[in-house]
Amino acid sequence: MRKHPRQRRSRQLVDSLIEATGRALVEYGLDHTTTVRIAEIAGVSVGSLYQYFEGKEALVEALMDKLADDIAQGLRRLPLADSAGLRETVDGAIRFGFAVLHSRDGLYLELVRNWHRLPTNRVADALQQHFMELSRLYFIKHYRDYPIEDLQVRVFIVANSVLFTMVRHASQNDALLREDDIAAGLTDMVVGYMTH
Amino acid sequence: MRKHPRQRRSRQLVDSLIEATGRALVEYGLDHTTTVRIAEIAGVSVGSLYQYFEGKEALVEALMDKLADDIAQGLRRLPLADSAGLRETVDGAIRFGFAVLHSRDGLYLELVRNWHRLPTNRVADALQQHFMELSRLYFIKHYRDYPIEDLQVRVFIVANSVLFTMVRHASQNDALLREDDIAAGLTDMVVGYMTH
DNA sequence: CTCTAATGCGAATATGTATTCGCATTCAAT
DNA sequence: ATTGAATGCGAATACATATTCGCATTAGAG
Repeated sequence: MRKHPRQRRSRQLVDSLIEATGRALVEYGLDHTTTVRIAEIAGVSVGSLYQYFEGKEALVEALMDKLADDIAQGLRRLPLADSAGLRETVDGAIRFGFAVLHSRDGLYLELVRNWHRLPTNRVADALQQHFMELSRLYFIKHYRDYPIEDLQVRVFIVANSVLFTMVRHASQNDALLREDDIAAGLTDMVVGYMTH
Repeated sequence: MRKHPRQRRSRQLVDSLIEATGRALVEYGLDHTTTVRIAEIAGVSVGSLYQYFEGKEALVEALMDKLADDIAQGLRRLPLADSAGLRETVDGAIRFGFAVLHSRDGLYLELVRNWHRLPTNRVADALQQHFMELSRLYFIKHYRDYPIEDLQVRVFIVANSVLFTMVRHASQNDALLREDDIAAGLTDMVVGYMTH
């Protein structure tokens, strides 16, 4: 951030800009989201925007930092692998994933679609780590000496498979394939792969 | 296409523009690929470019049509599910997939990354259909009355899981996870899911 | 209340990209 | 060889977006 907001009004302004960034992304898509539009939506002058942010990229980064917290919080509320069975855990995680993708008017959808040109590493690593830890605990409890290096590969495959299959499905309007069926299929696939 | 090339030189020009589009995508990425740059790379004036193409989008579409043919041809050469076992077939397809993603200096990688703002439907449908037909034949041969609606869900899940896991892996430089391991893991996951 | 640093503003400017158009050149039919 | 259509050119123009800067306003410390 270029300059730190000191007074209350400027902190409010910074918040409203980040909020507006999310709305712009939903309304115009990443490509047609501009600093001017963000400022407009926030009801703020562009000049003020540049007082606190380098540009669009910085705003999106700030937004993603906030969202990362939301996600982390949501993850912590999911059923753990030892309280429920593995299948219930996976099922819960996938339903949570779909819910997130549909929340915020598709904001998350737009962000994941554009993952490769956004600072997604922090979020992706956090997710990866969360599921890694989850799996590690589960397998230590159930199989004692599960090969750990292999687990990294499995978590990578599962996380990306689930996430992008969900995004692809949520991105196409035609409802030939029902979301519930996709969710169930993904659960089957993941549970099968993680236990055999 | 705005106008059809009639003489030999103009057909050559159109080809070189499409060729140049691929090179621009590799060198600059979709975002920084411009009509002017494409013309430059092709060694052609921008004016000539606009004689035959509406703009960048049309060029990319023309490029993808060409590539779709290449892919289709490659797919036909893959081992079929009845000549080899299912595992060999899947393994072959995944290796083919990785090979494609690494070919052409990463052109395909860039295209898949930007799937959501490119005319990918035609290609995606073709792929989907190919694997659908492949699976259908396989299961009719082996299980006679396999539920067909369910198969659509499975093919959708498998195709997207494999493709995007490959792309994600190929997109990150750090070689913590080896490609062979990813390929093997994907094969395990897919074979398990398709047969249970 | 006073005063200064902080904040807010938005027209003006800079930059990058798309797209056109009048003129020059080349092709190929006759 | 002649000629009209096709092709090729790229400076000029239009447009979208980023970014700045001098001036006006306000917060809040004293």
